[in-house]
Amino acid sequence: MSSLQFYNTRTRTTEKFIPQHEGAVKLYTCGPTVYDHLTVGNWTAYIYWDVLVRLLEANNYTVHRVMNITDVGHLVSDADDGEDKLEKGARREGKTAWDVAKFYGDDFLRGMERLNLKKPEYITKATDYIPQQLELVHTLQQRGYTYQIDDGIYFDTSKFSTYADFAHLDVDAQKAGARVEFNQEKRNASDFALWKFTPPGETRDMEWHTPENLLTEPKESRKGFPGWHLECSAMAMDLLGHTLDIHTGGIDHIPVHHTNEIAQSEAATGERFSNYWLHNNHLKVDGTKISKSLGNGYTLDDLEAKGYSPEALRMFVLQSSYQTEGNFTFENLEAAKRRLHNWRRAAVLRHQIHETLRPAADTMRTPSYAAIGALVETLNDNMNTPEALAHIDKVLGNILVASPATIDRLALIEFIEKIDSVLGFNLMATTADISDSQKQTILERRRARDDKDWKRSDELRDALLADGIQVRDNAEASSWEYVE
RNA sequence: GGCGCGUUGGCGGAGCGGUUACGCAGAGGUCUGCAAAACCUUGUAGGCGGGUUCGACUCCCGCACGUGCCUCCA
Repeated sequence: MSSLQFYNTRTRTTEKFIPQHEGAVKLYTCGPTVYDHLTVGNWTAYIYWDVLVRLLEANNYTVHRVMNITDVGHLVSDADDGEDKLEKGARREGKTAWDVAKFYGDDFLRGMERLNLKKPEYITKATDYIPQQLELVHTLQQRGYTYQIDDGIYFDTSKFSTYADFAHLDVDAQKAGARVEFNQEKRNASDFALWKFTPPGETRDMEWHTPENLLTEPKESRKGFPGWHLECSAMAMDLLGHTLDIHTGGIDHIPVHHTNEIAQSEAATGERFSNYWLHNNHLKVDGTKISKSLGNGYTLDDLEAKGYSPEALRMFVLQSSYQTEGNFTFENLEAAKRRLHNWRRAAVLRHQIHETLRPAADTMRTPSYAAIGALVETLNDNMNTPEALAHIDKVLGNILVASPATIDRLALIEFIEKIDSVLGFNLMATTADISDSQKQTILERRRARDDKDWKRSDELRDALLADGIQVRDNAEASSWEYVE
């Protein structure tokens, strides 16, 4: 089997994948901030990383995966200014931040199930890891990377000499061209908050006691909350150790969030935070970016209301590479839906061809062992899902036009199961066999046709159609498929 | 201003220095009691200008345009 390789953002090259420990992978995926419904843009990322997990498992790795749920501390600005998204969402809905986090967190988990996303070994909430985050701040303080100013405890990026390397940042030039004024108390524009203090006179829904040993000027005891970047490092290292094999996330996080994760993690441990970094590109909608203000952030419910299943969205997403900037339109989603329908037409043939003994020679099998194996081979090249889909099109296309006698039913099932396990399309479950009585109806209709009783034949066809089953005829036989 | 990405046929979207990507849509045809579907055939794409090469969509340089992040957002 050809070996697995990925484009690694850290080295900006495509590299053979070698985990630290043979047979196991430590994987961290940046999860959502749960202050609103997720959009197709968010889901796109999780669909790709779901295929990544499936691909690793197909290569016989055990995947130890952490995905966080950000339920505190993500401010509306990456510059550590502005409101906490959760608190803002709470005000919008007249609830507490805790209620908002619970509601949209649960909504996210339901969405994962709808999309058939494999559940990570650990799904962690930032608010459950406050002690670990404070401990990390303490370690960084001990090592001399922190300083305290009026509104919080900050990481001094000038103390971390390789800060700019990951994103190829030009820190000085950024400072000169910054469009937004930064907190003048900060020592460097790129410094970021590890722990923010609740503003004087305010009470947040989510706030914690700041340990006295973290305060350099211990006056009154202060409440506070973690900076957004801190949680990922704290949870990843707490559950998976100092060094991850793979860290995934959106391309937008390279310059700030991931750069800061690396800085605070490596400053604390002196070890590399992650060997491989994989980044998904963003999805555009109708050629422009997704933004709440444009109202083009479609949710799963929006798609279902228009008749598009989660599997159709998955097909749409996987039609382009995870590194490609995709363009979501309903026209394209419709194309994906039809492609999926063709696969399902092939999948239901397994119920309609006769059991045959599996031939001994590979050349007699349709699909062949080689065709089944090629699926994972294709994906192993930097998770090339478009190529994998093209391969499936060819194999299933041949099945659709093959004479039933030449199809190896067990091989077909094996192929469909392989598609399901690696790409998560749920083909087996969505193309279950029809009932005995429905089969009986098809036989009756066949007899009516042989008698040229067209009226009876059409009645039975309509009856089947009412069950969502479309029959079609040729000279010798009738076959069925599901109506989409 | 900084960092980054892209420009492929109607739409989406890959690989590849010389051979059909693939899907959807379109056109023509076959089959058919009807309907639907299916099946067959079909399109000869690669921003512009240079360069390297026997040969470039595929490598290099320049230009144009578009676009993303640095503010919501994966």
